[in-house]
Amino acid sequence: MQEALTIGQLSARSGVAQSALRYYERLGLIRAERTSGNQRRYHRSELRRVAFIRIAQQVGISLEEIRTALDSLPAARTPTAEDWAELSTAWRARLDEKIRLLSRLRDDLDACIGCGCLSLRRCTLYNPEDNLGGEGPGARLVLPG
Amino acid sequence: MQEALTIGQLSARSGVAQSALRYYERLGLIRAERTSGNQRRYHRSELRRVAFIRIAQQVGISLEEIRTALDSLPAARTPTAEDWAELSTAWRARLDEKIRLLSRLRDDLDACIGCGCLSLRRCTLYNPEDNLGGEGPGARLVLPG
DNA sequence: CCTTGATTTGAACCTCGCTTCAACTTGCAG
DNA sequence: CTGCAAGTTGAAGCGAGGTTCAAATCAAGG
Repeated sequence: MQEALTIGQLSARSGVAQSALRYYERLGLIRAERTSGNQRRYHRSELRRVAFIRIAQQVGISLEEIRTALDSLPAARTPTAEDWAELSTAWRARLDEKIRLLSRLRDDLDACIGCGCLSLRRCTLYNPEDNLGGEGPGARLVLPG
Repeated sequence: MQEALTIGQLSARSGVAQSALRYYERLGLIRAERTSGNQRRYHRSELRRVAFIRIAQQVGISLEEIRTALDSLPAARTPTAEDWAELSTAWRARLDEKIRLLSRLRDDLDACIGCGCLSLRRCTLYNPEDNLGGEGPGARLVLPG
């Protein structure tokens, strides 16, 4: 079993187009060695990075945010334990929030079976019956940063 | 309490730019009445739609998919109970899948505290140690459609 | 009526996340 | 060594999801 993957192999295994892999490299999301003839050779661990990228993307996280996270993870120089904890904690909060949003969306949709519309009293997606709207500029939808 | 909202009011309350609201209307995601002078007037229920749109967007669902869902929900003509069930069930599966992906991402990140990188044996984001790669074109990352 | 702020339109422009293309080079099998 | 698939680059193009702009009209208070 050879150590390094060509771009074609990485593409085949990850299901990500070669053009996308080159794009990720330009953005600093993945890395590659070069052969004497300037062709890319990927370490197998890049497979994991690519999988991570795609999964994060699927749930609405931008490449820039993903890059920031990946930058910190397999650091060039040994990071402190606090570094890890800090990064992971930050992401954890964001992921928890997204999970919460998704669950709410799912449950509200479920509640709508049998009622038929989003304006049902039970539907709590926003501000049911707009009853916070009585004063000032009105109730606001506050989505997490 | 007045019945209809101007675009400025809907924007202020939803936190969504007026230009985005007009864009959503062009895509058929929300609807507005018009005054005699051609200005938009929104029913309060549109607040709920906008909130739904933003939440769904946050978790990586495209406007086209959201439109499809919203199209079916508050239908012009009374939909059957089976219609609702079908739609909600379809979304439920997709939402469940996204929740699963997010949880995996979160848990894998958590596991990496104390280890420090994505190539740890414990990290199961993709195909640990690439041990499915021995035959044929190799293991593939299969993300849900 | 006048003024001022809110709203209207279409067209142009923007960022993100890629794909496509052209022209050229590498790597490997025979 | 030949031949051909696979890989290289930069530049251009594309679709999604909007924003910005200009020039005009509308709505509401004084």
